[in-house]
Amino acid sequence: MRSINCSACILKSTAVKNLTVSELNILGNNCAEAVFKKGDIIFKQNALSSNIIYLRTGLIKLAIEGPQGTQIIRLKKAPCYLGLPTTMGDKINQYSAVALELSTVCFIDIHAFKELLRINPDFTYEILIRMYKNELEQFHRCVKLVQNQVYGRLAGSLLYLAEEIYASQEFNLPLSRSEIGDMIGTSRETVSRMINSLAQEGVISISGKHIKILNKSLLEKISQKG
Amino acid sequence: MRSINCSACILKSTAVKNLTVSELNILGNNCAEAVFKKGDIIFKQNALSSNIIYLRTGLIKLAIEGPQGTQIIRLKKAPCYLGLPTTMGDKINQYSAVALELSTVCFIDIHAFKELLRINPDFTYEILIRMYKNELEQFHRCVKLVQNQVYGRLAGSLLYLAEEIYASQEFNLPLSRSEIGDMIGTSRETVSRMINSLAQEGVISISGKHIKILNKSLLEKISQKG
DNA sequence: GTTAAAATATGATATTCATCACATTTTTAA
DNA sequence: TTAAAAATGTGATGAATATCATATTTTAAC
Repeated sequence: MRSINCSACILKSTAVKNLTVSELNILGNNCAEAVFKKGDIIFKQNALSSNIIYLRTGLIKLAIEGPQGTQIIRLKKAPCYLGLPTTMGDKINQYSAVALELSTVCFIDIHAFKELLRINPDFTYEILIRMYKNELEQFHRCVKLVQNQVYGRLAGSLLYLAEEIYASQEFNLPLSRSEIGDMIGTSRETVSRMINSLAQEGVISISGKHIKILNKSLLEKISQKG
Repeated sequence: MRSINCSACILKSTAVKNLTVSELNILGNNCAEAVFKKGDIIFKQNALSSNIIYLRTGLIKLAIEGPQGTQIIRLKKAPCYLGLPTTMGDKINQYSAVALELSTVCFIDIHAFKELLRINPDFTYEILIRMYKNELEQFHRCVKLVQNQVYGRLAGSLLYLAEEIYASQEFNLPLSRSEIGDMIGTSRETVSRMINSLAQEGVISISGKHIKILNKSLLEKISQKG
């Protein structure tokens, strides 16, 4: 594995900011960087893995093959770790990661990562806190998926993109209608219909992948009411 | 907080087994044990919390108030930690825990717990691994809930109870029809109908809360096919 | 043991949404 | 630039399941 200079990296994770110079050297000596274009598979479900994966720049989707096809379990935006759960608890990837835009990824050797966990409690604590927050977010996502109807789920996912991913009321959808369906558990036809329905109600305007939220409070109401 | 003797505890968590005698004393000096009867609330969503909660014996449900009423996000069987995600990342409980049978719980002061995380890497690593596994399990649960139809979800939850909770083909349901509905995202009427439907098909036999799985492989097929 | 309350069962009806079929538009590749 | 492939839009239909209504059974309280 090629050595890279993590000390000089200006896109360190919150956890890595706790590392000393020598610890950063351990990291840099066991780390490789790679760039992925939109659509590229970063790692694949059921493949063996021996790396922790850090998303340095970009946006990706995590997807699981379920009983009825693909389910997009979540989007992840840099900076964050992608492969923690898959590589630590289990050697086999339990899901796939696919780039939704040009993304930079660091592959960290799992033994080096474990060594850092062993020697730096602050680093470890940050990782733990991040995991806790993920678990909570996942609980809430799941509740919304199970309890809301499709119209509300769609509204919720558009709000999520606007708020969490793009921090803007206007953006280009990083997903096809079919992928949005895979994310909220419905068919591509229903996504089409409901996106156009939202546009007709004047809640959003849509043109191809370009979307603009016109009435955020109403969209929030739809997202909550179902 | 009363001091208890964690060294002598025969129901230690995998993580706690890594602690030294002096570390166990830190734990014991910052730990209180309590017993909860069936139906008792162990902690409540939106309440402030300053404890890590270890389920020593018993069975509980974790529930979130969603937009359309209560959602049971998961059952947890001793031995395990209940309060990790709620108390670490966030001071306010994001969900409630309710005893489904007589349960013993240890309340661990969060500062003592953090101190153990700081001083014992093996302890911390076990906690991390447990978190990773939880996240994966949660992903899979969520995919099944979103993709399967109610009949399959019900079959899945009955299998889960038989395999993971009771390790037996025959047991008493710890949940009412209505609670099962809250767990799989459907109405109590539909649960009633489908439980009886499974019984008519000869897949299970049911009498009140007492359930016996008669045709496990068919139940698994239903659980997978939806 | 009796009564009230809660849980469960079950039919009828309405709604949501998947699926199929096919048209149209957009993107990709040669 | 053109052809092929992929993505999207939209109507018709049917299946799954929520909801409402009401009866029955079980459990809890006094």
